[in-house]
Amino acid sequence: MDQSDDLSLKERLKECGYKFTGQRNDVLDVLVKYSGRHLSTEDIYNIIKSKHPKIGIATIYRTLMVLYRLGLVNKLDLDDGLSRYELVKPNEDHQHHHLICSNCGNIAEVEGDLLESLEKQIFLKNKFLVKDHHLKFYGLCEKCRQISEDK
Amino acid sequence: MDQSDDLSLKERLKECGYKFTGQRNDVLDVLVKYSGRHLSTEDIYNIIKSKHPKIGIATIYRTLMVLYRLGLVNKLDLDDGLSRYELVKPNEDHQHHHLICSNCGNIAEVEGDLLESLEKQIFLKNKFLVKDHHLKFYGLCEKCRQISEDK
DNA sequence: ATCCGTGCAAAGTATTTGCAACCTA
DNA sequence: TAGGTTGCAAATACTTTGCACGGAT
Repeated sequence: MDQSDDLSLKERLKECGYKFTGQRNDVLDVLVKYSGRHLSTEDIYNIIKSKHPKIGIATIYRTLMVLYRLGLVNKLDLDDGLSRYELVKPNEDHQHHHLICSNCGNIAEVEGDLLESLEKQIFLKNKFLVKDHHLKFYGLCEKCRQISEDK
Repeated sequence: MDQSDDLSLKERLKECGYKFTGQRNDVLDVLVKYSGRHLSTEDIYNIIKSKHPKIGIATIYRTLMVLYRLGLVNKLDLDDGLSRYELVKPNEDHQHHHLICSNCGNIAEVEGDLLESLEKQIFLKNKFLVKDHHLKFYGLCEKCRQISEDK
């Protein structure tokens, strides 16, 4: 990991009255290293455990909660019974959307908001002020679509 | 409950090799009676239990899974650790969207798809064929917005 | 030195499963 | 009658919590 991440984590933690610890650093490291992936708590636990066998999974849960509160990670819920996490990209105001392949389980990302006009409509029609949204698309990725067409 | 529902449930079950039972009927009854609400498994269990104290919660879980497989109910995941269910409306091809108030927890529904052009874009850009989507909006409902503005 | 953070085990919560008795077709 | 369905309890799976020890500031 590079020092700027290190420093910003330390600072962000301090700002909010949290302490900087090796374990918190390790969790962020893993998320940086595997960015683009969507790791579950246990994935992260196992990766760190291979280097630091003494770490407990409760620490991972607690750390991810801290990082989430600091706005450093997003939580992704695929309705498969466990939570997955990913780094928040710099300058990301709204969460991006996810393309989940029903066949192979791969998760891709779509940039862009694309929901602004929809949210305006909702405000006018439903009097509901949208602050955030979660949008997941289920379907077939290119690879799986080709395979299913070949049959 | 009216007889047409009764008959269609019986038929739908038979079509797929399931048997028609009082318990399955009860679960659908509750969903019809409370349509517009988004009940958790335990909510449904408690409602039925007040009339039929012998019913077990495992039956509710199993029945909801059957109704889901038959396409009679939607599953709604609010990331609060439990699943909620609602009747599928007749002629509903895509699930509607949900407006979830972060303050009072109320869940409203938005009709309409409104994502077709977005899904076309995704197909062209990402080569991902969308089959379904889940869209949740978080924000403030009219009531809670007025209260927070008054402060 | 203070107090937060950690590891461990136990507890909690939602859901699933094994099984004998039961009921539908 | 045959085989799916039910209620019960035990088992699972993921997550949270209590507590004494350890580490950061």
